[in-house]
Amino acid sequence: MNQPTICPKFEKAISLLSQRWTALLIYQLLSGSQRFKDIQSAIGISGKVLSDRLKELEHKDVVKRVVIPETPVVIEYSLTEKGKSIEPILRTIENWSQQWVTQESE
Amino acid sequence: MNQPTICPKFEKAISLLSQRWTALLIYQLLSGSQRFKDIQSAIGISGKVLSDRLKELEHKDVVKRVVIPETPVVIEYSLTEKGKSIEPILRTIENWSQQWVTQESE
DNA sequence: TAAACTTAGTTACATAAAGTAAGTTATTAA
DNA sequence: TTAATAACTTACTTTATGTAACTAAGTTTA
Repeated sequence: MNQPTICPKFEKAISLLSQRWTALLIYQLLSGSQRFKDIQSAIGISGKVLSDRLKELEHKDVVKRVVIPETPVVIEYSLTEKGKSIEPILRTIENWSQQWVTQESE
Repeated sequence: MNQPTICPKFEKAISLLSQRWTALLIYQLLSGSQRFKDIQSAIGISGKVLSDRLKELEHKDVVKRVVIPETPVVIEYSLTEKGKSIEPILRTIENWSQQWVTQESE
């Protein structure tokens, strides 16, 4: 009884970042704007789920979709300010992984 | 072509932390060792998935399970050193959530 | 000019993960 | 004796993800 309840903002952040592929996708976009196919082959996500995630993240103002009207049209995905603000989280995970993740650890 | 491949240690860390419930469960255990039912009611996870997660995290040396031979027997779950080392990641997420997560943002 | 290829997706179907609710075993309380 | 609690497990349903084929628009190749 009287468990201190988990902060709803924190829970939202966790539910965003712990959705499969989301963190890896944001990490991938840290290196600059990229096209659908490039993201797909870089992180090994299926087209279907990538399409879903990009829509969700666009909706949440983490990713922006830019249509470049060349012929043929090019679509570039990049991080918004909010998206870029996630970098420190991913760097902290990166550091942790170097210290604590071993090859054999499943 | 020639995409710099994502570091496998980082990918492992991400796949650990972005499994549903895992980050929240570790966060919950930051406040000290707790029993099955307490964790369950604190974070709202089903018994089935909590049971799975605890086993996985025990196997990965993130959580330890201690049987206290009182009558009735009490089982306490707590973080190992490796588990505790995840705290900075969760604090970074906590900070980020305070700055960037709004009520209306789905 | 037709056939094949590329990008940025979508659709239909299959499998895996998670949720729900009831059941289990052991113990203790009324 | 009946009921209750803790820590799970099992069976079943729903949701998420993966696979692979398909599409539309334009482009390169033969």
